[in-house]
Amino acid sequence: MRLSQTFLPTLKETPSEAQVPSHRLLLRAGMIRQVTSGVYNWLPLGLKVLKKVENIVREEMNRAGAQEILMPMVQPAELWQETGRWDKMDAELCRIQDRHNRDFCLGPTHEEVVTDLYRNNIQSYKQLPVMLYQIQTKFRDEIRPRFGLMRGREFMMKDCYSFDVDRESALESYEKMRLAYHAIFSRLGLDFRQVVADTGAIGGNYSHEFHVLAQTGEDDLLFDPEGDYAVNVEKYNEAEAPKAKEELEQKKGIEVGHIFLLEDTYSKPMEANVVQQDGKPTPVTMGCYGIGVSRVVAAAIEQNHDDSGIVWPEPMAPFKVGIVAMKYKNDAVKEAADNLYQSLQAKGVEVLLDDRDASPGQKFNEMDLIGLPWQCVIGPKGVDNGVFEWKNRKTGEKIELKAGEYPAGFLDDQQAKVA
RNA sequence: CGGAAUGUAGCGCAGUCUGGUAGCGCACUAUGCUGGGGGCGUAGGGGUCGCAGGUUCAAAUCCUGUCAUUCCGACCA
Repeated sequence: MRLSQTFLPTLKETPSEAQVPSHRLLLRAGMIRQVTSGVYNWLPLGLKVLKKVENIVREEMNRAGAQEILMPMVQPAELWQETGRWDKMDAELCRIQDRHNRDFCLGPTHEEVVTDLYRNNIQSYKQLPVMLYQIQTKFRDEIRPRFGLMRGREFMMKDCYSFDVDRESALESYEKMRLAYHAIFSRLGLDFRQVVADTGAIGGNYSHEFHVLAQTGEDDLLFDPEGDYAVNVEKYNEAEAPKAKEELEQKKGIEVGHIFLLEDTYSKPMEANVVQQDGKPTPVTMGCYGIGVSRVVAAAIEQNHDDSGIVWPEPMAPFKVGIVAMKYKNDAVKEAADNLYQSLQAKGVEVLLDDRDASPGQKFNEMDLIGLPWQCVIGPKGVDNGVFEWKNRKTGEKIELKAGEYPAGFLDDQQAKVA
């Protein structure tokens, strides 16, 4: 993509409403803009990152055997009345009426709708297990939206639901999802922890949270530096823990995923049954598995930034490399930059070319701000000597290479893509 | 919902206390220079001062109400 033709409104100064690094940098790097409290526009650069996360989530869900569907944002009150949540939930549930004064809500989650889908279409144990997921916009009228994408009212979520004949089988589905979550957050390049969690309002009795570690996290996590034990402080129980609180390490985390074994919490009141081998119907055993996709974007920034801007983990970066063309008006520079741009594109490398007539300082600062993993500086001096300067955004290391040469490892994952 | 703060140009802010008809930096437009860390000059454009009512000869400024945004708390996948 050519920067001169890209809608990328960067900000030199920080808007006063932004208090945390991710919010500040998402705004400054021209990735999002607020529409109203807790509701945001996604601009081209931000949307590219969101899609990267979505795609990794999608691939791992599919690999785990889940099937993608898409459910509506608008849901009828009747379904919510069946589970009692229409009355149980407070103003967080955004209620609306249609022209006939029928009650609806904007979906904050989809247990009711998916359970309804299940019961109308699946009857027998022979049809199970089934795992269905979607990546879709949710709306929760949070008491206090804050910190940009960290706690928005409208946000992007991956929600998956499993249906099994019994608890034993459901635990197998749960385990598949748990492993898929590890694969997802590992692939995204994030430092994360799985912790034993509270089940909260959703119900059920088996649950794990996935947290991205960052100083600005809202949750306190305790974990055993020498073992696997990890728990949310809220859930910590001296009796169940292998070690005393003082021996555990405490860090802040941002909750980006949560998995629950629901059992029959929803299937029972909604009469979503499965006919067993003996011919008798029993409530289907369910699980639900969420990932705050848009929150992952914010969490990644909270974990990966410096004074100059964002430092994207490569799997999430909107582009792999940015070409900083110094004095693009210079014919030799233009030719060299265009050649590199085209040859990288031909190799399947996602590349952003700064072909604007802007000062060097502006180009360098903005490139650092948007945080692409690699920068390649092409200037009159370098061109005269036949070299480009490559910079690694994360380490800051710079290396001069001839045209046609790339930093070690730069194309490693690309070969596979092209082949 | 309780507590607090802030609304003046796209962004960051001054001006409000002490009323006199709106200003600075960045950004933007034109143009010239510059060219390795948000560069310099010249000439420009842009604001019902959140909104409504009130006081006054006169309101960004004082009073009342209201809306919005943000922060702390409680709540929460």
